[in-house]
Amino acid sequence: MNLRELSERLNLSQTTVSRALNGYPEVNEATRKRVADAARLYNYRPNIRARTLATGRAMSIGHIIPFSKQSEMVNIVFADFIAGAGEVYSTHGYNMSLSVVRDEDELSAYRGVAEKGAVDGIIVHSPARNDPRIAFLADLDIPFLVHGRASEVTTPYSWLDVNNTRAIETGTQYLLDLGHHRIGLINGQERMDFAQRRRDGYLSALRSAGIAADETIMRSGEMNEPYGYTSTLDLLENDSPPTALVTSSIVPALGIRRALEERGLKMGRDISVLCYDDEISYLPNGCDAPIFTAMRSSVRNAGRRCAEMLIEQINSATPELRTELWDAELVIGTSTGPLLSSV
Amino acid sequence: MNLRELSERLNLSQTTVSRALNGYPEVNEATRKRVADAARLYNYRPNIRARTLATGRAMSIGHIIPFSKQSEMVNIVFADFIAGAGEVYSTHGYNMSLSVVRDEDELSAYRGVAEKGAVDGIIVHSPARNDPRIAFLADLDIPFLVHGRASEVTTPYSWLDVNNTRAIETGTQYLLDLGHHRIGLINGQERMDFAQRRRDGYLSALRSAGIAADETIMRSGEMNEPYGYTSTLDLLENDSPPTALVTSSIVPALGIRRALEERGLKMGRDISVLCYDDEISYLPNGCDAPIFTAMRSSVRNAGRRCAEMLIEQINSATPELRTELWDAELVIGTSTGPLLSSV
DNA sequence: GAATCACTTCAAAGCGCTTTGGATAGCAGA
DNA sequence: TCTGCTATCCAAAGCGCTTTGAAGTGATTC
Repeated sequence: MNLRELSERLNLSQTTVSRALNGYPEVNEATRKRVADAARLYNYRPNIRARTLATGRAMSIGHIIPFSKQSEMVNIVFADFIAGAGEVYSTHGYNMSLSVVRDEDELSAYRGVAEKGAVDGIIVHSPARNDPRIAFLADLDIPFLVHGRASEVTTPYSWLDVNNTRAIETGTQYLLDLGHHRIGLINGQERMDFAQRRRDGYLSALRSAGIAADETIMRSGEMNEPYGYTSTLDLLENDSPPTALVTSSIVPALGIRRALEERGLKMGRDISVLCYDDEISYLPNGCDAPIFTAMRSSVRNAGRRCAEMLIEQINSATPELRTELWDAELVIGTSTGPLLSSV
Repeated sequence: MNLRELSERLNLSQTTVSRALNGYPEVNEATRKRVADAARLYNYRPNIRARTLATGRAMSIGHIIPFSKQSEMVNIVFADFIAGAGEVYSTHGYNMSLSVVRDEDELSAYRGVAEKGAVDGIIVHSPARNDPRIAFLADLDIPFLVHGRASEVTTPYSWLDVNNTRAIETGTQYLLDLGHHRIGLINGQERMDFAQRRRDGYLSALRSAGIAADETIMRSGEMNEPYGYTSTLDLLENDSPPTALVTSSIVPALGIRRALEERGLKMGRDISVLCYDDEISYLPNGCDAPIFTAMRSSVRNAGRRCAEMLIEQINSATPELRTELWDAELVIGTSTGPLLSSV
């Protein structure tokens, strides 16, 4: 059943039927009701492809998920971000178009998705420090918004980011205040912008405390549980092992916890651990009280807000760019404690 | 630049240009080259909306992600499944259309997405035992495939599932063989089909060992880390605490580990833990050797295969249904060991 | 020289909607 | 009676592509 058939059965024009169904004012209420009843009766649903062609709007937002054959790893925060964004999309009548593309194909995938009408806007995930995607999308002249930032990119663009530098600076400072001066860093991959900024924050806190950075207790890598585990074991072998650790996510923190427990060290007493907590839904940081002392910011909320900002940008007549910088919140758990002189 | 403009510049018909670009044989090679060059020069990209309207194919697969306001939790395996499926889609020229919809809206979202042309097929996630979506989609007459099964549904449908019953039966049997006879179950939500089947497998193994099931050491709930933790603490308070635990995912298993370590119990010696391992990319079960003894099946591979099966079904002239039942593999880790008489 | 054929190319008809620019009718006001 | 207005409704023109059915061109065959 399409619009033409429906209008024929009703002895009305397609115009009137279309307007009746879409809530336009210039149609008699009695007619509207008649149309609505018939639409229900014949189980009529407008064809979305035709509608988007006619309106010029896809009502769809593209997300392109890079996927590298080597790592095979999905971004930890991806699912929760998507869930948050998806929620907002559905309340605004949008849906989400995901493309999982290999690293090397990513730019062409953007082109394919973006150039002509498949989506009305794009969200860029996990920007690297000098991310080529940003200039590329700006060229394509399609609204887009970056979750995170790309420090080395000069093209202006819309973004939402957490102040990663300040977050980790604050966290590191907290450990310094507890008396720790030998603090290890178990960071994400530092080609990623967020990881670089977190490293900056860590270094900055050390510097202002007059402590020289020591590369032998700093790690950078893909944030899974074994990475946290092996890095920790490794750091504990150091000639002068750290008394506190800072890590980029709750996932490696779980690995840290495993390593420490295996070595018989108690978190918060023998060694302090501070992590960044994205509030991943299935790995909450404890139920009532937090377990890990953490810098916390909800990635789900970030997804929600990114979606809102992008939709605003799409719908605004003058598409000025939007940026938003959030601060992570320090929450105190049981994984940190003052430096004991005995250690 | 659209097809008409491009064809005007080339002094060719739209037909010829379209055919040249889409690789049809009835076009002179010299012409084809001329068209291809011009397309590149003017940066021409076909409008996807128009194309899908004309061809009747959306080249897109829908995934509908239920989202309940209470739980806010994303399915643990979602990201990896999506990554696997997305890989296959992109090699076949499809993309993925995700809708995150509230539980109560889900059926209407299917209708909206499916009824008319937004997608060529649908993947159903996390089926419940008597899932209304299946009959609904069958009615809509659109190809769809269920990841998992719905025991109580009588409508025939395509699915790919792991033999959850056998998996957990095998796992439980392994614990029984180690001498355990007091085995707790920390299951997923049993309104979900997979959780129900796992419960069945657990019960079946106990039954064949002549052991009566004891509801006081069986739990069902949403699989996050604190759920594993609190359930374990709870089970340890039992008058006759279990000497072994079976759990539905590596995520609650992490909570179990935390609880046990907090109680000073060593996994594999004082208490045995067996989990189901979906091979989630950022929570691998150890690096080289497995940590948890587990029933293992890759959800990413499941995503890949579901995508393949659905695409086959979409493209086949006679859309017969496809089903596939996989077996999980028992891997032995360090989290299990023989029952010590002392405990 | 006419007929046949392969090879190219094209005009035009969709696909199913939205939206523009009237048309028509009824009614009040002049 | 005529005008102007409002409330309804409609015909037709897109949106930008694919695809059908046909036509033009040489070359080949009879």
